[in-house]
Amino acid sequence: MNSLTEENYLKALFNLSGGKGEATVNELSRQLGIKMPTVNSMMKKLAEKKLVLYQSYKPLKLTDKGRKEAAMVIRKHRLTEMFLVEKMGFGWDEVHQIAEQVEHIHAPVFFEKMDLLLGFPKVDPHGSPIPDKNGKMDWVNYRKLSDCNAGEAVILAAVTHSSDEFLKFLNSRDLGLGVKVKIKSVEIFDGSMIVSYGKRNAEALSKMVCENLLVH
Amino acid sequence: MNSLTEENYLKALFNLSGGKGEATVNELSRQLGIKMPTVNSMMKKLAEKKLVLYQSYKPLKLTDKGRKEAAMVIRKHRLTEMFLVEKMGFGWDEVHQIAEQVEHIHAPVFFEKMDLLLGFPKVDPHGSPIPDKNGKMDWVNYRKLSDCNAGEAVILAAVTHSSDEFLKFLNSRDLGLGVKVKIKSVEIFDGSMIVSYGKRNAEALSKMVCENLLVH
DNA sequence: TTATAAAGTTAGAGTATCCTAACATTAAAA
DNA sequence: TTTTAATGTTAGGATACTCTAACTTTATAA
Repeated sequence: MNSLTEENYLKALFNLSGGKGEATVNELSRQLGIKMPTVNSMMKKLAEKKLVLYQSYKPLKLTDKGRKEAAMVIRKHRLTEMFLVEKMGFGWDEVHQIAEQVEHIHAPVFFEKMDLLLGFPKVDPHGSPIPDKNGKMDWVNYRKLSDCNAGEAVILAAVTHSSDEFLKFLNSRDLGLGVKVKIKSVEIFDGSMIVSYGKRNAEALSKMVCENLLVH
Repeated sequence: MNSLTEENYLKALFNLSGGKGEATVNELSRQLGIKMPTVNSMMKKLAEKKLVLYQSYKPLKLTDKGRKEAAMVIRKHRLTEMFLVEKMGFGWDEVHQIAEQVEHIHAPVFFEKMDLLLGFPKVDPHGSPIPDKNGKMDWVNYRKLSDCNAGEAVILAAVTHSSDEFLKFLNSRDLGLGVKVKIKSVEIFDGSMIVSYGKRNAEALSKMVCENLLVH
């Protein structure tokens, strides 16, 4: 059984090593807000537990076991977020902090019940995929809004990170998942976009915002 | 902000000091399964935080502050149990272990939402009162079933402790809160009772069981 | 009332998690 | 290619929570 602390390291490593399957001590350190030497020794500890592949001065990788255990924490986090939104009436900008705590609860039936009551959802309220009980996660091929072109019409499918401020900003512009957005123009010099959707006819979105919105 | 560990000490002390308002280091030690010297030093720490009144070789008391903080943990525990039973479909024998973990979540909105969705319940699934937001708890004057006499008809209102085995035993006999029980006879030599309720006409309940059932 | 048992306390040590300071290696730049 | 900057590692120490062993105080009983 992993400690709460270990679970947080595994989760962070899982999230960081998304693409290439590896991450550095430095990245993990910044992600967790924990100093490098501390991260370093925790990596050795997790390597002893066969959760992480550790070699001096080499990037970190999760073992299959480590990846699965990380995925289960993420599964619990995302099921919780979905439950909070769908069954308890919270907004998508309120659930991250709560789920951050609930994800560490050791009670399989609790999360299986959520899963059942929710009808086995595939994504969380931010559009992120929910790993299944075996730790498998469907990665759908979303595009960044910022990679789309003027004239296209796309549907918001996910946000890449779920910080309070970003979600509140989206709320304030009536932007939520499933919203159909038409790209009216793209500014060359700063990458910002003018888009229309719902009742809004000419909303400006900065490059930063467009990079954090995933569409299909 | 109290740590999870501190919260467990406060809760245990609250529960133990029910009647006379005090408890001993030894009792707390046995309740928590933690050795006396450890309890002793934690009591000094909590005394520094003005949560406990500590004097060498004297019984322990909670301060008003300590009592309130303990009550909030118990409130979270009992609201959680109620939510798990009423809104998620768990049995009353399944919720204690889960609530034991959920009670330590720091997110007032989470528990306020439960409270709201439940319609501000006054008791948990085991009949124990839920402290209000100020830590106030209505102690209703229940009687032990074992203190009742042959011929009386009473209604089960609470169980004094919610161990898995005890609750499963009650389930197996169709005994739940709200059940109207008639006492047909009381055995003098061992304190056991013959009772009737629902479709059962002559069920024997040991003294032990009768002492753990509260009625009105 | 003194002897003994129970409860409470102190001292010292171990594990988990974190830190800073100093040193080593690798990667980047001159 | 040598220097420098960034990253990684080791060493040693701090805090929170736990323990055992030994000692003190209080309560019980002879």
